[in-house]
Amino acid sequence: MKRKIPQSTVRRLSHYLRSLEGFPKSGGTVSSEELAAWGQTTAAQVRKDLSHFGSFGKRGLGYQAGELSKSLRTLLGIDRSWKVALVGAGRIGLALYEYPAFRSRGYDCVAIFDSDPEKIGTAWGDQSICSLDVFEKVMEEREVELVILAIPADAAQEVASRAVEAGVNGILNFAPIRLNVPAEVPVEDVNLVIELEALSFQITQRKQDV
Amino acid sequence: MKRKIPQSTVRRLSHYLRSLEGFPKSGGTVSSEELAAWGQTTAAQVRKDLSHFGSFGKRGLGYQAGELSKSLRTLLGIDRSWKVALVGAGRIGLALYEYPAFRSRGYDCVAIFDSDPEKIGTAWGDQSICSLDVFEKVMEEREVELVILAIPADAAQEVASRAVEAGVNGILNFAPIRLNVPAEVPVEDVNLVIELEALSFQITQRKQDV
DNA sequence: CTTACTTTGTGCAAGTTATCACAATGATGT
DNA sequence: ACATCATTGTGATAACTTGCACAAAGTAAG
Repeated sequence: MKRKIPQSTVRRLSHYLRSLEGFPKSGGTVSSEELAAWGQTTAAQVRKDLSHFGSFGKRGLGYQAGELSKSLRTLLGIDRSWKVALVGAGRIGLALYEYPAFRSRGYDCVAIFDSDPEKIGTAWGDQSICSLDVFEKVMEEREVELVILAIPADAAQEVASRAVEAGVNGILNFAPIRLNVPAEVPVEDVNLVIELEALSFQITQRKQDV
Repeated sequence: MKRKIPQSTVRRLSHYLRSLEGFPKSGGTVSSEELAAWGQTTAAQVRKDLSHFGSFGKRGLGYQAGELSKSLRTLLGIDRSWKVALVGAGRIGLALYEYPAFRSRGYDCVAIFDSDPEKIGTAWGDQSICSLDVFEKVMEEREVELVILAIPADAAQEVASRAVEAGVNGILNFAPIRLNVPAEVPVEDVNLVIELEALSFQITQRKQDV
């Protein structure tokens, strides 16, 4: 029940939750063993991860699937909805906007921004694309909590700074740049190139070892 | 110069490379200090990361920017091009296909697959979309080395297995599922939901601590 | 040539995360 | 009620990663 949770634990919590949601009878129980098998980790790891937050299981029995799901959702902070703004109405932005898990997990896109005058005013679904000129105004009016940056690297830092200034709580950054923001604003990076390079690195190294 | 490189080191190598590429005069030298500042890490970490692979700098001087770039590219295995197949011609697939860094880094998309009969035969750029029925045949003919899975979770495992069977070297997986593949085939996962949940977790925890 | 200065490469210490092993606890059957 | 079995929660231990401090090696100037 201590503070300071490893990032890797948080990631695994998400996995556990997804496993549980795919679990047949949500009235049944699951063991740490089962959870581990699904999440490609060990039973001890599962128990340790959960033990950071309290005691969710029954000894001799396991975990109540439905209850554990609920607890995990609370822990992860998704027992509520989050107001999200999408910055960048390009292809990545569109893919995200249409991503089904987005909405189903309670991430509610309440604004879309772009700098391209051609796009401003046009609509995606029920959202009309806004100019970055009204960024601060819209952010405040719609009480945006999370910002997703799906824009080129050279524009990302500026928008990030403006978002922080506007009081954003967290940033999901797709731009290939390390953002400079105050420590109290969490940033998660998604960087396609890094993932591909990690792959080619592993393949290359492996070949050399043989 | 030892084996067994931490994943985190590999990620940082990518960052260093990107920093160097944005570096003005590629004839000049950079210090570990500068590299660290750009990559949001420490000078010691930079030197340690590089020292896993040999000695690239000159004491008292620093690193030759151009040379270090080249070395990093070799280390990461991107001093060559990779033949990539994209599975899933949905919006995520399209975003990836059009992602500029994709091609510029030597990842060459040589095939696109989808299961939707409507899409099969239509073309994106110079690539005509193939049916999964001819997956094995096309994989072999075009000597695909990497597969990008941009398909729903319920189809991902099957395609992954077929890709492994077809001799793929690595998999970049966008499906929200932990793939079961032999240890010698590296898999990198990109999971949007996990990133968002990591954000809401951190925000939620932070609030509670106060 | 010598001294002063800079910056790398690295052994060791500190900190972090994962694994192990087992006592604690509850369920079940007789 | 008791013995047996299953499975959690956790302290101790091991493995891994980062940070520190400094010798080694090179540059530059007098």
